[in-house]
Amino acid sequence: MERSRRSTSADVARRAGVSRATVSYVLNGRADQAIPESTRQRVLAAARDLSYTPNAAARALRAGESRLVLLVNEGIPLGPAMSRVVDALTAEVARAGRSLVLWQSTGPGGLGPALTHLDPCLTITLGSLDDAARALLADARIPAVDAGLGGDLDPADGEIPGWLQVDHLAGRGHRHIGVLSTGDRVLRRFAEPRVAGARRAARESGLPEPSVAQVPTGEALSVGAVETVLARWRDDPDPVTAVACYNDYVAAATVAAATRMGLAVPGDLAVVGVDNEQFSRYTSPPLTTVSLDTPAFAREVWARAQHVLDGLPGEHPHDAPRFSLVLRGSS
Amino acid sequence: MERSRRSTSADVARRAGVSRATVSYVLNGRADQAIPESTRQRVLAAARDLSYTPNAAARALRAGESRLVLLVNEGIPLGPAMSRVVDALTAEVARAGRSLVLWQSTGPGGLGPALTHLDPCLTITLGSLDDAARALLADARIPAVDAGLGGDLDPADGEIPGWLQVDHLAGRGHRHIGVLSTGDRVLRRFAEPRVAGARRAARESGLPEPSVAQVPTGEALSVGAVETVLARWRDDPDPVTAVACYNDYVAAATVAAATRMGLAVPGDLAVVGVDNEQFSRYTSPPLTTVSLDTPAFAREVWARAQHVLDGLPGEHPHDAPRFSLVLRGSS
DNA sequence: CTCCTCTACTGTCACGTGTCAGTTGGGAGG
DNA sequence: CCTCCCAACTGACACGTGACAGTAGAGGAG
Repeated sequence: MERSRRSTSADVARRAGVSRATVSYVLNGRADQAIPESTRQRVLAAARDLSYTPNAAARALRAGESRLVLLVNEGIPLGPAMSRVVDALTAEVARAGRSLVLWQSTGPGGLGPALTHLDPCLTITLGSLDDAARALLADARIPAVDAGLGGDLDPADGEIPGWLQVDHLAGRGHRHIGVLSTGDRVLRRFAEPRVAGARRAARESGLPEPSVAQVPTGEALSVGAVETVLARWRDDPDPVTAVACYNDYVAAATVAAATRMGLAVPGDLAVVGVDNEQFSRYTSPPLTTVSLDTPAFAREVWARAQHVLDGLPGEHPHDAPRFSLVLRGSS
Repeated sequence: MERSRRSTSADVARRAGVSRATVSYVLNGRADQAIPESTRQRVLAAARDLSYTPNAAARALRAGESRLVLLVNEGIPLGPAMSRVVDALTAEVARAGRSLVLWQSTGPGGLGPALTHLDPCLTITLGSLDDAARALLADARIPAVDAGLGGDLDPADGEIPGWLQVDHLAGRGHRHIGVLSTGDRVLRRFAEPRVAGARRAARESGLPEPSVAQVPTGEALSVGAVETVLARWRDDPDPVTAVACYNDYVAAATVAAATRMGLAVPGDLAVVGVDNEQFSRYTSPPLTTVSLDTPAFAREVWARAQHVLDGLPGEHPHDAPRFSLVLRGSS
């Protein structure tokens, strides 16, 4: 007794006593076909009885393209903050009658193999793709839309978090600001614009040039590494009194380092992060941070994506991602 | 000038001056077919020139099943810890010549629509599926493999983290232990076994029954909520001196609450988390936590999955997930 | 010359779907 | 009674692939 075969529209047709075409018309609700209610019900009942599910591959083949959107994340560790973006995008794409799935990989064996098992009608990239992956998508005629957080669309976008951090710190009276960026190769496209934004804010507020240092990110980030930088900044003739950090992880490590060094936060050293991660409310003091309006961001990305899917010419008008400062105890 | 069509194996055949069958044999490297080297090279060159990519949908249709594995995550917020599991599984699945993609959703509009756009040969579930989703997969004849962290395979698995936490605290001389669990509906399947594990460890160490309390998780978790519980436990005639927390987020909030109440950690109150999240090294003091051996876990899950894919009878021998205690400053 | 074998291919089918162009049967109008 | 029309359906094709069965032609043995 072998496991029963999955039922097809032919099975449904046979059971309802109609042709396969009629089944297709009923199940796809085609308004231009005259189907009497009695037949309609018979087909629907048959489909229900056999628990018919259309075959996605056959559908995609027939239609010439799938209704699948692939979110590609190469190398960016997916924290809760990014996870919120994924959730929001999933909802947005579902509303459009398509489905979003995420492919992510930190290791080798990139996008290529995945694309032989999957043909999305569109890809959305969180970070940017390397040239090999980009060529792959071009060959397969799959359009790629960049989420644009790195400022690939408008360089000004990427500067916003850094600008907000320093503008806020300047408003609090800080003069010499330290920027704790990351040396990570993959994250550079996010990190560099933020530093530029911080510099611009300092300039605009009439502050001296901020001091910039790099620490590792991800698992490699250690409190000790931050401590070394803070010690250097403290011993400066004009000591740093406030730090704008690359993200909340770096900010948390900075608070920990300051605490270990006997520096009070925010009294001796103010700290600002980016991402509004959940844990940022549980540090002591809780972190002031820069938060992305996730639903609005997802809507914006999807609007651009649909523009591409609909084959419309030109670029979709691009709204800058909306960031805001979340004021907590660390500044 | 319309955008050129994606090339098919027929295009390659035409360009190489052979039949489509020959192209298929060459590109799939079939050893049982005699193809002279000259022809082989001609076909490969043609494929390269046209940057041919096989159509995944057609392949899946012809093969009767895709080579796509769907990781389903309904409701569990995906932190860096889980993200590591995803990465490890992606690598494992890729090694087997298949591809893993993640579908996740917190909102409504469940798995159903996604399955009409996608037909995986297998699904792996992180949490468990609700009955509706389970029925959906059964109808579509898609096998589902549970990752098993919730103890769906062996109830003992789910108890391990709780057991490790309390066993460790007992070894440090703590007698009255508090268990800070979660009231979240979706997480119950993880939370309850952990509490059971904690109880068992207390029993085995000759400790009195632990005190158990629930706090919200996710965005709803606040330091204040934890503070309320800690105050109650402190005022107990036999005060709680150590807390086993549901995860590192709860543990971080507990450290923050204790700090706000003037309790020294670990002097007045020891705290242990679960998950070894990255931020756990940046709290003050850094968190003692329970860590999962992610690569081993991914290998185990994939071994069970392959057992199912190969259609082998019975159950794959199941290894318990390997957890270990990471000793830091909070206990 | 015939028969057989072996290499190097090719023609054709099937997978499950959506859709177009037909085709049937019955009723209304002349 | 014949014609026309329309509602209600059906037959057949195409999508791109993998694989089976089949075949043309060359070459060797008898």
